[in-house]
Amino acid sequence: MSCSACRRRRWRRRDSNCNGQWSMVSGSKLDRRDLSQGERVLSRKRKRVTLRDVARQAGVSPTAVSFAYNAPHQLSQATREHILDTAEQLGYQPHPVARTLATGRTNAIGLLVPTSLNWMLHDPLFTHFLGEIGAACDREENRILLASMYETLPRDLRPGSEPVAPFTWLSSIAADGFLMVGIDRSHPLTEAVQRSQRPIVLLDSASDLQAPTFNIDDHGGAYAVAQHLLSKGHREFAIATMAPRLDGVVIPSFGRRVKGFSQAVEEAGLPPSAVQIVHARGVRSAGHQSFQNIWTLRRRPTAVFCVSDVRALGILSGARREGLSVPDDLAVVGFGDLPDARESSPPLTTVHRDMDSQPQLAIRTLFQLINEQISEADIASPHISDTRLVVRESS
Amino acid sequence: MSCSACRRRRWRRRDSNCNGQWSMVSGSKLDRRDLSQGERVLSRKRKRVTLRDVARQAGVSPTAVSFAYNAPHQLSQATREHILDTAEQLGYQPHPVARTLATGRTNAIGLLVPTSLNWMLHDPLFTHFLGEIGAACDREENRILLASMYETLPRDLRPGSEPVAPFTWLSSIAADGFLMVGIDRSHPLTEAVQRSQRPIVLLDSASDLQAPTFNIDDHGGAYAVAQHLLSKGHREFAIATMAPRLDGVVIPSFGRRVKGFSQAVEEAGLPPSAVQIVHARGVRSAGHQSFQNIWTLRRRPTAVFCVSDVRALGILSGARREGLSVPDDLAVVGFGDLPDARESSPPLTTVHRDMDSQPQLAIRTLFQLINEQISEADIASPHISDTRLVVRESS
DNA sequence: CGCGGCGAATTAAACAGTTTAGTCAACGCG
DNA sequence: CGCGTTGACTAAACTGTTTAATTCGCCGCG
Repeated sequence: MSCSACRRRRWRRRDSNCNGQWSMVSGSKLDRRDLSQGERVLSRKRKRVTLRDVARQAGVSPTAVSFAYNAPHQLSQATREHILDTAEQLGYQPHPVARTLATGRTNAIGLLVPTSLNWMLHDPLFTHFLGEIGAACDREENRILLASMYETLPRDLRPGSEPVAPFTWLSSIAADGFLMVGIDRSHPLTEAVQRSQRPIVLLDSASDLQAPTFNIDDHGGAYAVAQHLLSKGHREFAIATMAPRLDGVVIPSFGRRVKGFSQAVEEAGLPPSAVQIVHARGVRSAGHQSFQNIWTLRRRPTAVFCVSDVRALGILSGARREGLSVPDDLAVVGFGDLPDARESSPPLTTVHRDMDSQPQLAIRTLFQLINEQISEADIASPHISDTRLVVRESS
Repeated sequence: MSCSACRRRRWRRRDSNCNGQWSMVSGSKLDRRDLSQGERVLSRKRKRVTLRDVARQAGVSPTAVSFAYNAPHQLSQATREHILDTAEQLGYQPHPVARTLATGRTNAIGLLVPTSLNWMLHDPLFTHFLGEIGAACDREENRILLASMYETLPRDLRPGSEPVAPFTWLSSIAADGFLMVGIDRSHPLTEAVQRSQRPIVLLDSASDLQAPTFNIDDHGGAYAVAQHLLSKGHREFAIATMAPRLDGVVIPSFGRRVKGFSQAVEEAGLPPSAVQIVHARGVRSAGHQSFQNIWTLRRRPTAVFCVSDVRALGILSGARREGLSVPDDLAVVGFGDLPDARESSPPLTTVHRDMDSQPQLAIRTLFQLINEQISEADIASPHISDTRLVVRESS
């Protein structure tokens, strides 16, 4: 039973009569994986080499193999090296998922976007965020699990295939915490994610959700745009934004910008009809379309405010293609102050926001929550950073 | 023992004397989680509600709960609904990792990049790829696990902190397959990933690796650029590329472009010194720096070939800032034909590549491999798509 | 000489699901 | 009445790791 022979020369590959010492806990039935059968299985289905295989081969316990990697000081130098050699020789690769299950850490943060991945990844602001988040993950040796919440939208909001149940969806996202960008309370997943018991941080999202929130002053920025345009004498406006529910998603920051702009116009004593809202789908591609939509309005506006710079740049290029002069024929203002806004012709008037600090703060907070360095209670009210109108030549 | 009383009215919450029917297999010792203690645990550490908890509460076996979600037809309508109700009421969330361990599927593909995530995510070509990959993942209901291979580089290649062992690194990436972009054989992780037994597809990478490869004709494209510039009378060239090993990473496609260009110049009978190679770190930020480096060369070139469009656009803007005229003072040619290349001033001469089809093909192949619809043997030689010189006003 | 402590390795219990091979009762049919 | 089938559900094994608790021999010390 104790097999002391093996014990003494345990460096050598254990011979058959000693087999099964590390067989399954149950012990009652033959371990399916003893060496003779093992090879047949291997040839049949390319079975994975497990930690147990290494242990058996090296003549030590599974724990020892685990220690060899995760707690080297628990083992004598010789044993450790012998185990590592054996593992190398067998081509052992630890199973990431099994490890995660045991440790409770995935080393990944879930980056959740409300639209399709495709949509979001064509937005330069988002990819910039992604870069900042990537930098933080580089430092923390974490990965980004990029997941779209789009699939869970009901049919009437999202034309296309059947919705995935939030339940099912969530059960396939293995992450230690979530960073949600552009999220609204109306999204069916919002609640589900909140119930998942994992830390959440919100970026550019609704301000009334129960989680640390990092927003910018959308309302104030848009308000300033309207004031600026009004002071230039404009009285007929258009706002270019994304299709409200056609894309199935409400992006709260866009909504706040529309509100801020409208409010300023209203407070100036103009009728609501002075602001016409124009929708267009898509991100980059929306430019030309948006321009057409604006230019064919019955009451033609003299100025257009875009909820994002990409849209504004698209409209600039649309206007150029039509041979129009900006700002004489149409003033164009964006939001965000992308690097490209400075370089466009004419340079774009826009609302400056600090593109770096918000995502940096958000991701840092998320890691702190995950590492339990802080608790959600420590993060008081929503963090809202300032915006500032930058007047350039397009207005 | 059999507790037939419970059996008959099993819809009701089981009372205490029936407890333990579903207790742990061992049976010998009291299950830590029976209800009385369970609540204490809950308050202490916010214990997760497991499938077993639901089973106990609903008075069914764990299997039944699993069936309720994954194999509804195995259960009667009534039982199923009762289980789902109980689960809802308990706030049960399936554990993604446990599920993954049991099923062997993560529903995520690993997108591996050689540089830091930050670096890659500031490259518009890469984010475009990411968009295409995202679209495919949207369709397949998969996630993207974005992981940097940078951390595993040895100290001498990557200044900074200690390298992570490939072994350790890989053991924290839970993905069903890998899409690797810009990978060279010299990277320490390349081999490790290949040994991981999971499907791999390469994009814009080295052409001599054992995996389905999707590249473009970098050599031919660069060759054509040189021919074009030579035909315009240029005799002194610079190539702007990334710092070769300073960033710690070799990007094979850049290398092929440098080679292609140099070869054409050489074949035209010019000395090797006619081509000066200029390095700059960074992506977007590299533009101005690159321009300075070129303009201060002792033998000042009359034309510069950039291994990517971002660099070329940066040089254009650098030149503009210095009040120089392109192409009169300096001809600039890029590679890639980004959308922005058309819109720049002056519009950029560049090598056109189909930005969509390569990543689409690659990701589709990867999913086919993962789903075992094809085997690696089915993919013959590297897939190389054409490139084509597009002459605009910058040359 | 007995005992505490330590180093090295092991045991057994998690982690939280899925899946295969059953059990058991009811039912139809010859 | 016996037999095979079906439907509903369960037992037990299985996924591959980590980790708390334990054992065992050995050394130094009072």
